[in-house]
Amino acid sequence: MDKLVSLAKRRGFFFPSSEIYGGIQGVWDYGPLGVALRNNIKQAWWRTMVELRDDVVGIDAGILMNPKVWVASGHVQNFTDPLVECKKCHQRFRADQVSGPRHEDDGGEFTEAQQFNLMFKTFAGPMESSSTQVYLRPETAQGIFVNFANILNSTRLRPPFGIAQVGKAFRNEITPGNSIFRLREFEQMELEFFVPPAEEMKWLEYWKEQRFNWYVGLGVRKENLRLRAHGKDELAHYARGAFDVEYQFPFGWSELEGIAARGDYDLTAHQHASGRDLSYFDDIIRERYIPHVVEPSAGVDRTMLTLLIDAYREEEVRGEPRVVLKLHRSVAPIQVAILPLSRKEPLTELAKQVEHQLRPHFRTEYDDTQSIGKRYRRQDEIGTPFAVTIDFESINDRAATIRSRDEMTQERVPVDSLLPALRERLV
RNA sequence: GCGGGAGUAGCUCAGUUGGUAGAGCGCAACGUUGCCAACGUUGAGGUCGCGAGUUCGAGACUCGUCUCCCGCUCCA
Repeated sequence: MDKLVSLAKRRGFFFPSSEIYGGIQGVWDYGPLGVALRNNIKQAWWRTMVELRDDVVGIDAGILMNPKVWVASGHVQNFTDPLVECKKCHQRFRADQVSGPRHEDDGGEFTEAQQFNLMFKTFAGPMESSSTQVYLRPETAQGIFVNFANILNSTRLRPPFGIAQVGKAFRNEITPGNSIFRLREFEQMELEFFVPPAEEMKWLEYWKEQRFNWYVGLGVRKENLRLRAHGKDELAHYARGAFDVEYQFPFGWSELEGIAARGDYDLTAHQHASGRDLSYFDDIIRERYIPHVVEPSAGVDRTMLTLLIDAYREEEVRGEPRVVLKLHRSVAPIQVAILPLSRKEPLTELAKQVEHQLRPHFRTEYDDTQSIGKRYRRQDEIGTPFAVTIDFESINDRAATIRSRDEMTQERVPVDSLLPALRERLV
């Protein structure tokens, strides 16, 4: 983990936020390679969840919402944890889960319960008063629920169908940490899938498999992933079933994504609070119902951390160690590095032509500094799957070498065939 | 928030009983080399996390504070 965080900073994946002022807890800034990786992750998610499906559409709701949303959703009330602390052993407990004022094991006393509200507050408008107070959204899901009727009315979608959203959310976590694992500002990729009540469990099964396989498809090793069913005591009171996709992080198995069957809890709550009818008349079964919801909720930052950790290897090449990120070709920040063997003029000219030719089609980088071996190491370290090397022969035979990070092979390809050859390897 | 550990160059670290900051790697330029972290020369880069205090003098000592890591708790 330390090695990865160090590499992330050294190569520009992520940095502590506002670091020159000492940073701020629970917020990280993403550098050139980091933002590329994140964009690729979000794009991969959007492609799978929205573009390749005819039953899901996307939205992009505001981070600020009418505060009544958070009253109706239960966040104002339930996102507040009354915590007490044992004065003797300094452990913390939820006040509502502790029976008496004494800590059974060591006879210690508890402190007074303190309120921990996990929602960030700010003010909409210049006046700071209770009437102008608003919240930064602690999840993106509510932006979908409050737009349910709008989507129903503006599209021809009918249950089962889904609404997807990618966006920032904010939680005043008690303890952020593990680099970008638990953040106060983070980005979610959420789908709310609305189904007829009788189909809820069927779709829960469907989505948990689909989501697990998504990570496998991004190259995450299967043995480091698992699906864990929530026990009855873990389930939120409205939830009818839930699974976590978990990853084996260096600090233990932890949640990467939650897939929950939320019943009609959210739409019913908003129907009551807003007075708007959020039910749907199903012409096929001739019944009116409030759709039930299955929600796969993933984190961009956690996916990024997972991909980096899972891709990190220390290998040996001809007796020398190399650090290599075996990032999947679809998300690698750089897909093809173009490397002239020398900085001599005829070589660089051809290399620049090649780069110019490839750049519109792939994420490329041109590098002619220092030795070729060092440049291979450099690209290995940031996860670049392919390098195109232009050598002295290239001037005469107009061919270049494609070097593969994973197979450590070199293949001679005519310059004019580089595009289809790389396309074959990258798509 | 509580308990424990830590913070010196971009990274990894050294810095003696308090005496005015160094190394390796990396980065840049030039030369040499030319397929897996080559070599030489030169160079850039440090508010020693921040703020007070003690002292003739603080990177070292004291206090406060911020951030990071581990645990409690929470979750995407």
